[in-house]
Amino acid sequence: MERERIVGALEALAALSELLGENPFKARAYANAARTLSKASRPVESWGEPGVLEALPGVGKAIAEKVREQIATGSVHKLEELRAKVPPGVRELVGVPGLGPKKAGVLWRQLGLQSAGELEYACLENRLVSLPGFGPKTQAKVLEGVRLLAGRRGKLLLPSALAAQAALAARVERAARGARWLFAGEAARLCPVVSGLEVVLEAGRAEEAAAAMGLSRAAPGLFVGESPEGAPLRLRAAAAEGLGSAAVWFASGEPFREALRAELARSGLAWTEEGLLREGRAVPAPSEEAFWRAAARSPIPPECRELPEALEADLSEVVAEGDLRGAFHVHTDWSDGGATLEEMVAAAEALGWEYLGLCDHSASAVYAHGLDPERLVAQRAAIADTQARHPGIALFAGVESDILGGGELDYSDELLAALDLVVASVHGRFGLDEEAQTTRLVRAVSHPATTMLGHPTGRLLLSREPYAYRWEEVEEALVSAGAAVELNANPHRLDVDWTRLPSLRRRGVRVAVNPDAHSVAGLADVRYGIWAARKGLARRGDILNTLDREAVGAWLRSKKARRPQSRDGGGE
DNA sequence: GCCGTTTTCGGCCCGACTGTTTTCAGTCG
Repeated sequence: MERERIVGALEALAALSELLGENPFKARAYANAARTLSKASRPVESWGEPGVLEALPGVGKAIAEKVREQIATGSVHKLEELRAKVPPGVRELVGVPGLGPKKAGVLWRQLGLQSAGELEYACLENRLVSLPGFGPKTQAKVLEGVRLLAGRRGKLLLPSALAAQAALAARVERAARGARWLFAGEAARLCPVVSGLEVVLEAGRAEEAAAAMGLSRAAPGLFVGESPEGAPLRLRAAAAEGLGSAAVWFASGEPFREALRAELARSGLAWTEEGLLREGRAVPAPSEEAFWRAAARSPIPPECRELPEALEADLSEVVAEGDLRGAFHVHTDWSDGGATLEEMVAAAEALGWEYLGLCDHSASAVYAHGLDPERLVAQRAAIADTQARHPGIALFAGVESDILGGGELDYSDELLAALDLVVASVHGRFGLDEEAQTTRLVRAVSHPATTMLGHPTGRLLLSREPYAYRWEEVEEALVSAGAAVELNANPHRLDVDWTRLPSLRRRGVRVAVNPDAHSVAGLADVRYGIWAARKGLARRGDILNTLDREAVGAWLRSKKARRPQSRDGGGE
């Protein structure tokens, strides 16, 4: 948390400096330092020691002092100074897709706009078109961006939602004064995006607790408000003897809930949000355990309560956190990672992993210091050296190859063939039409060197939509090529989406839960991927990195040895 | 604001794309 606060302060310094039109290189220096610190391997606790910060690239005397000031006092004087010059609403203008600090600054200074709401209105009044550097297309794009932003308001990514939920627990506990309560809603079932926090609380104390928390009554038994993080907050009152039933009801996805309701009805139990009834008489379910006993079922964990199939599935086969034996797709400071090869390998070993796939960016990803052919070869030698020092973990030398505009990979076939694995990913040309994008992805997946397709939709949760292409054709290509698909576990991505997992499973496409880590801490992101995989009821056998070291090595070799299919698209 | 066996000053990740211009600025990855 402390690291996030420090990085956030530097990012704010960068954004405000740019908005205020200060030296753009100064703003970039703040942004560079923020990126360095977000990925730095040294723990935040050591940052106070003399010289530690200054040793990091992009961090000099001035920024190091600001960071130490933030650690010591909780704020940075310079940042407060800049904040005082910019109205709070103006900062959200920079967050509008299509608006950068320059254009946002023009809108603020020339039109006096101070919020996204005012911006929307100005677009509707056609007031942007006459500004220098603006025109009808920019105005239309900005209007679209504002509406996109409005759709995101109050939504949280899972890590923020879980932090918010933890903070909420303390508030509810105080307000409940001994009454029992349980979490429900999307955060309880670990949804990638959470549009509200929810608790159910014993009805006898609900009114009082809601008042203590500053919530207002929206309907009988429902109190609403907003969390400090800006997410909607719902408190539901439930009869004490039905608290468990209500918690299961409100923490289940609708398709699952309907299927369970129908199943219970067949056995003579009427299940509603009010509780459980048999022949008109209440069946007590004060806890979730009691509910599942009454339902004559083993408990189904909240994150698995999405698909109706969860009712028939053997949940002991569904992949769980402890099942991962290793991971692919990890970055180092050879490209845009913050940790050295040695540090990443040691960290993976410390997690108990049996193997690690090293996949830095390829040459076309210039902004990420992608590896040109010479450096890729040099890195393979460095990986071999590291392997010699770490016999306890198998290292796979790979690359995250950009998928070029026409679906080509980024290196010669000879160079690609010499690698243990290739994650093929799109990092640009998002705007191709559906036809071209589909062809491009099918071609990349069909390349014999492609081991797996990285973050297949390209979405960034709450900030960028998936690019347009026909998924079915790409899935078909994955099947034909025997390639795997990534479930990118970065909580901003969680891509492929869990709703695709049942179909991938049916078609025998292996899924790799990949951290896409750019730092030592990023390795732990695999847990978000596992939670998403559990929503899609992926079994251990569906997930490539539940295989042990020997089996995964054999799988990678067999993929490499596979003859290209006799279909077009096998590369140049 | 950072950084340096080209430099303690004068550069600063680099290229594609887009919409605005009539040669380029802003944004994005």
